[in-house]
Amino acid sequence: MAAAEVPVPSEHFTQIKEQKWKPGEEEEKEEGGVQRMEAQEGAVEAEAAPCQLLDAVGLQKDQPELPLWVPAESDRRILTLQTVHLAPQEVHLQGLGWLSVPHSEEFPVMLPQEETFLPLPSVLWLEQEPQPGLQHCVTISIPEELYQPEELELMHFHLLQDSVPAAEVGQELTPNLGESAAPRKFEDQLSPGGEPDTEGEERLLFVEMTPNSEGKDAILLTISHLRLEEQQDQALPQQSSAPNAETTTPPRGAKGKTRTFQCDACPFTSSKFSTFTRHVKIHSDERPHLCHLCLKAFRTVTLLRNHVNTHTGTRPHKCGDCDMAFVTSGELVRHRRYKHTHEKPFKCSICKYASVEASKLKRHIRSHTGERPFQCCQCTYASKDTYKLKRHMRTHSGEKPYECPTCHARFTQSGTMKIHVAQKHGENVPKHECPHCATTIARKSDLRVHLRNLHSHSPEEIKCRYCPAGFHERYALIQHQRTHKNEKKFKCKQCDYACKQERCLKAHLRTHTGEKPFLCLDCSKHFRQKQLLTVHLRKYHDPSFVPDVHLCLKCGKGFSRWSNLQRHRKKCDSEQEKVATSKNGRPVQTRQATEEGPGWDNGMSLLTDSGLPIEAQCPGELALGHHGGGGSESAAGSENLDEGLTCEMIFNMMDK
DNA sequence: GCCCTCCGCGCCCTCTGCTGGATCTCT
DNA sequence: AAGAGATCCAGCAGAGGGCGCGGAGGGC
Repeated sequence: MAAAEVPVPSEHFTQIKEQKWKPGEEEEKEEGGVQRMEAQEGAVEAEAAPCQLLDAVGLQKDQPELPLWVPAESDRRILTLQTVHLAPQEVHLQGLGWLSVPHSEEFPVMLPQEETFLPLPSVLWLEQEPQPGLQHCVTISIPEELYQPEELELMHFHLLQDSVPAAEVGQELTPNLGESAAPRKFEDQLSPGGEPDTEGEERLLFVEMTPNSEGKDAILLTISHLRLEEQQDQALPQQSSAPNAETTTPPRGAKGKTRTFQCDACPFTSSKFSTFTRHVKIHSDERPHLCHLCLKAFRTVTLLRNHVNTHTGTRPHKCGDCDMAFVTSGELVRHRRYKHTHEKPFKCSICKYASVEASKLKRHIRSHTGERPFQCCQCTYASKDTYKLKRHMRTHSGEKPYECPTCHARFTQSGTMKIHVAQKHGENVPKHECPHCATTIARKSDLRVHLRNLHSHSPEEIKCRYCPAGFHERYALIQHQRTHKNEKKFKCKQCDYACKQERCLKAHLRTHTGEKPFLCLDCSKHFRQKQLLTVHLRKYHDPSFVPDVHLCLKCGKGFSRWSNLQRHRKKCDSEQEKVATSKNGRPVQTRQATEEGPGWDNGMSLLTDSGLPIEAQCPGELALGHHGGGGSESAAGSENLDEGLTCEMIFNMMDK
């Protein structure tokens, strides 16, 4: 970088701004072929008095050795200049204009690294001495990364002075360089003799001086193209010279043509000089209008005013149809489109989508193209817009910014919390009713799952488990299968046994196979059913077990089973209905027999038919009698069951 | 120089829908 | 007790609406 190569002459310079530009950042900073080079602070710190504005900038226009720089199309640059001070005794002035400063330790020169001496326009000397013993000059920092040596050899600046702000075409350019407070401009032709370097085109050099924050004069040099077009009634701006500089020749062939000002940094063109110069500013960092509240700087007063309104809450543009008000009229127009007129000028060419804003259409188009420009740095997820990526990043950070005000549960998304609040803490929570059945489901999305699982049409017929019926909808199948609920739908193929539960059939089938997979480890007795083993363990191997006894209140005889007691009662006292029983030794009222069954207690009432407690019998020889109250299935199954109990009876007992 | 309008970017929000784990119910 | 299925629930992403705000250019 050229500026960095300048041997810092120390105290004689106020400041030379280094270029911030880095090769790796070129593409980032380049927009429309423009490379901005920002001044960097602190290259050389000022020691002298505050820099004065240029009083004159002169340049010898026709030095034969002056190189002519013909920038390529992509070589549009903005150069940053800075006035510097030199003690006059250190420099042998060679008059105004380009000064070929010999490379020495004492003088600032800018040489390419190839050590080839180039008469670079590195220093522009000012004619007047602002202070005795102090000479002003302008250094031009041209980094060699941007300008190849061969290009530099062709460089030629033909500097003119133009102090007329926003000079209109044809206006007399009057030098006025004495004031330092306001920014000043210099318009210059670059081509030697003011001739267009290419047909119908001239290069313009704009130099703008603005006091920077340190009170020093930052000068922005902009090289632009001027395109000449035929126009008869438009006069050319007359070239005027700097106070002490030679007058340049007006561009040949310019007379009678209208000028279209074309920005070299972007495709912008304008026939109006003031518009053009205003445009040129967008390529600079000039922001003279400071917000007094936040010190943010703006290019224009209007922008500043709008900004200040955001501080003060001033919203001058009020909607006539609602209470909304906005800082700018544009916001109001947009608001009205969204809320009132529903005008949507931006229409998707692929679908019927239309939007109020172009950016929304652009975002929408991504849903067609699948473009996902916003890549997560921690996973493969990529988003179509920045907000989704930001929201996605919470899945990595674990952040849950939304808190339920009632139970303080936290959520990653506001919508999730909203549903939570509505359904957990809300009143009259709306339920979603299935249109095909009576089911109501809290969430719509779950209703959709319900519809998909139960009410979607299946192309293949789903067969009933119990009969040949078939259905194309699962819900109909389930409803149908429920009609089989009280049927003994599980039938043994080897006998007449039938039961309601499949597991009962499985247990029953062991009576055919003889399989007894459940072993008592204490007495090595095998059982066909796990439940029977459990009962066995409780009765014979649990010392704390006390069996229930069904007592005949008439004679006091005890029975282990309800059915035996019933049989006994008929014999004992046909007229007496009351039967007492004792549970765990305490006399209790036995349950009344019903049509469905005898009303078993949780524990089995285990007494032998003789009335002896089961403890009196040998384990493994327990002969449980037929239980007559278990329904008709027991009649078929009892003869095959272990110890005479139906498996359903046992399951029921265990379940209790 | 200022106003007006348009534009673009960013941010936040809502609605929507899918997914999978947890829980409940039924068998 | 256990499995299967239904429902509940939170997480997460897609899509789009609405607004804030600064920038840029035309017109006066």
